[in-house]
Amino acid sequence: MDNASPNLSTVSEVALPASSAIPPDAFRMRVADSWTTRGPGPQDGLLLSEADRNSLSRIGIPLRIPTAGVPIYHAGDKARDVFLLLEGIVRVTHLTADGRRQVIAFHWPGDLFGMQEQGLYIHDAQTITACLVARLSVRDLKATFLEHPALQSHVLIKILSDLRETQHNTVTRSLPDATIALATFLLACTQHHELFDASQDLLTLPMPRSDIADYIGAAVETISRAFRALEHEGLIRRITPKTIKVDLERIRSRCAATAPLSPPP
Amino acid sequence: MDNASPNLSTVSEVALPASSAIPPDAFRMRVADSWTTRGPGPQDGLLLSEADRNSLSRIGIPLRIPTAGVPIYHAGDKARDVFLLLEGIVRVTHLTADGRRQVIAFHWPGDLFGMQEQGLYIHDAQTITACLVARLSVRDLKATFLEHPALQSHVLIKILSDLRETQHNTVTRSLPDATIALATFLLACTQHHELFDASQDLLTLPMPRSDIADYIGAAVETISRAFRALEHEGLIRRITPKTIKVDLERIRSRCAATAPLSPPP
DNA sequence: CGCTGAGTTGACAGATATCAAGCGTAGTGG
DNA sequence: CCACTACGCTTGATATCTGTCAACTCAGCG
Repeated sequence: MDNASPNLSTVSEVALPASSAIPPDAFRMRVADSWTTRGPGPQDGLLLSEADRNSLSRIGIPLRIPTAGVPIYHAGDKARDVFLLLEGIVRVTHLTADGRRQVIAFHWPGDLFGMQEQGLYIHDAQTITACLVARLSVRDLKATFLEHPALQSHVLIKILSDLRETQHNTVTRSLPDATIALATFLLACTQHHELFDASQDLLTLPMPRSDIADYIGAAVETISRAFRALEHEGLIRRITPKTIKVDLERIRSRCAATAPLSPPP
Repeated sequence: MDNASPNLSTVSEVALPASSAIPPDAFRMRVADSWTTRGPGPQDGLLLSEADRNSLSRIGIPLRIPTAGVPIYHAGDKARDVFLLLEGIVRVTHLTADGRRQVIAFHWPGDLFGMQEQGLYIHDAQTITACLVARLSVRDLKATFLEHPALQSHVLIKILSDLRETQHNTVTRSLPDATIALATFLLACTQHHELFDASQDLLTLPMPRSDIADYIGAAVETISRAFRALEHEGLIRRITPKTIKVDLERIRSRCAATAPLSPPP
């Protein structure tokens, strides 16, 4: 519900295009099974072939963004590139005419972003943490698809995965109670080993409350109250606002009641 | 919010597999520009090449479903096929553990559906009207992709379009007032020439109120009240519950306030 | 003619958005 | 080094909207 933060800096100002190319091994593609495996392990990740990684390394221009809150592109900008996130976390948001903000997605290492329509970006993208991004020209990527059909298949599978995640989020957001919605969100966060220390059940949230609010579709105050409710129920303990000790089992059982799961095999 | 209707019949019982193959010209793929062109015309549609249409005609098994409310597949079923809708309207829904229902998407002629994860369908699909569906084995489709890379590109673009539509729906559903959400939904329906008679401004809604409710994420009663509100404001007139005279201009301006539009070029 | 189901309307309780204020931490400048 | 400030987060009070329960209308159908 917050407005966009004042754009103190743009990606072109703060980004440090590394002089050398990105090593092929840095490229990977995250594919999440949002619906079936809501289990413990973060066993996602789509292995790219060596040929695919080399292709991406050839056309990918490194973009290192050292700070949070840096816009990568804006809605309405001419869209010549898509981006493959290699390190860090990015949020994609959309502003409505009446000033409301919606977080469309959080992106993690291995995610593609840069959704466009008719040659224009339709959302805004900003860093949440320091990031390393591979900038891929759409023209080059299309050309690479022709030479390496397997890479195109991988991208297709990746987009399908994104569609599933978005659908999953749609179901989450329709939950009647913001508390459960938040619990579901936290559970999803524990799937990302960038955030979750499984040995201590410690979850580190990189994004501010307002991002969580705009992602779930609630007011910041509601999110805050939901945190308190979860803490009172003993499902979580707030060490700091961004560091949270979670009781995975109890969170899971709390979410099970309204889980959008298909019957397990 | 309704539960699934009792499955009086399954697709295997009522479908009439036409003896002959589907003529290649019947195949097309719908691609919608959800964000930029919220304009009048239904100028969507992705032309497939003759080779692509022939390929699809070769592997597509026709499925004619003469009635509404027939399940095509269920969540958890073994997923060997995807479906290309050629005629009619299909809804894809998801049931949560506590019995709530979410309409994930409505599908129109030219849409692909059959979302799967780890070899299982993750949603339910049912007909809303009589339908003609091309059943495509995933195995055959993958093989065809290798022979015809252009077809895979088209499918990739189609999935991107679906992702955009789902994101768009996410923004719509976050609207503060169900009345505006409904207006946005009706506006989207006027984009489908299957439903909208532009010469008389007459919109024919094929789906029951409960489907609209579960799509927008509101109760049936709320939808009913939203219809009344729109009628009192003079934006629509209900001829019958399913036949609605719409004032496109006024609906557009009503939606503009909260429209998730990027700045027009 | 009664039945059934979809759609509508009303009443009420409950959850959330909004407005407003207080709190804590981190960064800034003296 | 220590205030001071700014910002994110939290909490409280209140109005509003929505979900729920219930009743009613209407059309289609046996």
